[in-house]
Amino acid sequence: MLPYNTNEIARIEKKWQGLWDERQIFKTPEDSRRPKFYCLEMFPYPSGKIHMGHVRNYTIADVVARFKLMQGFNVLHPMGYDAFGQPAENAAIKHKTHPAQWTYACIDQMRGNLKRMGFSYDWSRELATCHKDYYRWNQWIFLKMFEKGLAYKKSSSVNWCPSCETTLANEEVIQGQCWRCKNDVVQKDLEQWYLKITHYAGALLEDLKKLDNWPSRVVAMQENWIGKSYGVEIYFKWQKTGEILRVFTTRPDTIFGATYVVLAPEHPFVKPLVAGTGYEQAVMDFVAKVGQMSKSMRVSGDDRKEGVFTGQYAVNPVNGEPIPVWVADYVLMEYGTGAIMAVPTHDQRDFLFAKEHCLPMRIVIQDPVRPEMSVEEMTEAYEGEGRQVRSGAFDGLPNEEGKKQIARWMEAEGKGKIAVYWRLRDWLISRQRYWGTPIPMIYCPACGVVPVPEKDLPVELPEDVRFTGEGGSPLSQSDSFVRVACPACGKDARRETDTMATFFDSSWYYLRYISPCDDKQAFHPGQAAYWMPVDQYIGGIEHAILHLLYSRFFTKFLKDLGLVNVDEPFTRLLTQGMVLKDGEVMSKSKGNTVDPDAVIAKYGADTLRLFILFAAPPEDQLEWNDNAIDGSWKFLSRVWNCVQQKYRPADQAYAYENLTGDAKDLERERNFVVKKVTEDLSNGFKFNTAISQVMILMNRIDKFSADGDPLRQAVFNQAVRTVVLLLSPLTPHMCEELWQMMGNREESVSRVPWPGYKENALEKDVVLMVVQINGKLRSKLEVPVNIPENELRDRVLSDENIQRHLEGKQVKKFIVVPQKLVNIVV
RNA sequence: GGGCAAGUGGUGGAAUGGCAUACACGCAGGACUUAAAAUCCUGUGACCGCAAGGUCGUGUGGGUUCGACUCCCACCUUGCCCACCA
Repeated sequence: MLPYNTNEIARIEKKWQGLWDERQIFKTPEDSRRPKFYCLEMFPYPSGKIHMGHVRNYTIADVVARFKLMQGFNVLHPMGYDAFGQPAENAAIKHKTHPAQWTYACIDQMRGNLKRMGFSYDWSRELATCHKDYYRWNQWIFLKMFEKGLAYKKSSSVNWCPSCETTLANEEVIQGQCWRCKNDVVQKDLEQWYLKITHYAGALLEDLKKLDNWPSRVVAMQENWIGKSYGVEIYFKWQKTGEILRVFTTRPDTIFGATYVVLAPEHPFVKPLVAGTGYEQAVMDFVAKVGQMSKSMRVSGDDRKEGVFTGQYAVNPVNGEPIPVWVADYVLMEYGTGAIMAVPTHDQRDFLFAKEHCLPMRIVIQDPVRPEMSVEEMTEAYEGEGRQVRSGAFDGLPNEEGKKQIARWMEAEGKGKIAVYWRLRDWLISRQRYWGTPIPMIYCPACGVVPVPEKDLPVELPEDVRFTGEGGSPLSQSDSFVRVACPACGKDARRETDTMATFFDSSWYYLRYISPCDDKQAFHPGQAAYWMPVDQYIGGIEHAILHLLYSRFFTKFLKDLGLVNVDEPFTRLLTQGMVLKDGEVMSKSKGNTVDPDAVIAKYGADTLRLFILFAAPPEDQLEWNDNAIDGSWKFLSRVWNCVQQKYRPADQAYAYENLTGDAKDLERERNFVVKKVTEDLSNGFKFNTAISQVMILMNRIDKFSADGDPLRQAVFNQAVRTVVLLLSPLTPHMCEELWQMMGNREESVSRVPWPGYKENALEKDVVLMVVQINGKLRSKLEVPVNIPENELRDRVLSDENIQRHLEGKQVKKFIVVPQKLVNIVV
């Protein structure tokens, strides 16, 4: 007999990984009449070895894919690499090599790691975003966006890392510092390429309602991110010139309490407003000071708000009152109109600022709990509901009603206009780095900005580039790249040297898997119509906003082009939890990582897969435990040994009804477990409870002996076969080997249909009834399933324990829950 | 400040209105062994009791119900995400 030990495991896993490749078991047919199932996991950045987070993510997805395959679906389960990005370039600088070389070496290593885990990918669809056959379609999509006015160039204040010499996305700035080099990030005015994601803000928000199979918190995060605010744009007038200053507020009900106005330091009105006045020096000094601050420093937690008076006044359109105009750091140019009306009594930020600078306050919403409260008594702004006071004709209205009426009145009187503002900003995609998709644009002194014609795609990354980490983007230093003839006039022109943010690449890769070799188009619309949307998407919560929002944006854009026919790319989303060790997230910097390779070397991929699925529900955090993984291995050993020792050919047919005793119990348990495991895998992927069910069945099998009886052996065999089939999506290598050992002829256990169960084989003859008195457990009785109620009552009341507890008491109620429980109320 | 999630044995976790702690880890005892490992068996929420059995017990306090880990209200704690968004 072969033991389930390190050597044997290695032999089996290698053997089946080889056979799966050789027989192309997981190659997805081009077309099929079967229902489709697109199972996708977030593709990795190829940094080298896979880590436990990858293992967990991809194991979960693999079980789903294999389960659906056995259920008869035509499954698409691809894998690729999100291969552009800064780490490759930094590695190139450090090791004096080329980013491509480093990246492809990492990909090779990663692919090897993934194969060792036994994942059921269709490897013929593998893709890497850094390959020109992929990124040319990035360029094509970009050109389409440019054509539709959705890709545009604008000058704006951006995050800039002086050390990495590139712009950064907001999410790459951690507490004012560059995520990679930890140097302070500064704001810089630059002309950059943007994608007009805000064009789809409404649809992106509205269609969140369709995503009822997404985790609610991801939906909530996207909602917050898109941030739709209803309010009023109010027209204040400069007292001096009569010019209009637009101010946005969501609280028009507080307009009568506005006691000053604040402009963002970057507001274009600031400079002309103070020019030549006695306030110019102080105001411009303040503007300069704020300009020096990094964005995250400026919004950092504390309540201190700084600002200066401009010496100017603006007129409140509702009461003609001139109120002072300030410039302060707590007002941001990027949101609203970059100017606010300040109502210190009903906005905490304004309250703090007003206290600090001794500005006037006026209560206009009465706190129903403290109606007499005066401005002097206020210790914080009152932001709750109440009735309008000191609000002219609107006095006495509940403020929610006041909001509506004041807004309508202002619009009618031309004092403002009802407006919607979004938090969502357009997406800055320019990066001043080499290792990304070149933005396919040309600057001609005569013709201006000219797109590269489609026929000239791809704009390839030049090879003749040195990586020194100095002097800006390597692309701008490549003469052969930069110098180009203008496609319009043919004269000397210059290429755009910025590359695209890598989130562009990952915003549509799920479509490229559908026809990965197509060299005529980004993807085949007909095949996309079959495969889209992705039925199950699995990945980390860290992508809840960025990648998942960008992908939704791209899908909507591609639908508008008529290339896809779905509004949303991902029907179901599962965000798997983190892998922890000693209560902390595994990370290299903390030094608490566990290398999947080392675990595979000792226990094999099957044990690792089983443990990671068993230790916690997929959405929850998973605490790594070196002892517990031993338990997973022991369980697989038991299954392995059981087949080898006790499985004997026996083909006798039988029916559940005709079985007796423990054989009948085993067959019933088998049917029950099939039902439960199928449900657990279908509804919410409860792998942990599915596994515990198989363990229960296995415990029963271990206690059962065929005693040389062919019928009993047949029942036993059926139970063992069921265990192997139910486990096969989870621990595929061992199950393939056992399936073969048991004499089955299929070329792979993954081609065997998922086991079914019979309802009648779940029925019991007797049930255990729990007997409670006043809700407290007092006794248990075994009774026939269909016992009449009066007979049950007699049996219960004659029970010794029950009689003792009922002594001297009156039975008021007798509640029966069929086949479960009796509760006697006394 | 806002949003979301979660609080159950020594540990990971199970139970979504009906036996709280399934399944597993750990621990203890036993069998096998010269011994150990492996394997197998038994036990394992707390307290009282020789036992039968009883009392308490799912973050805290209330409520609904014949019956609450589960539903409702309030609070506490932890985790994650967002945040001068006007």
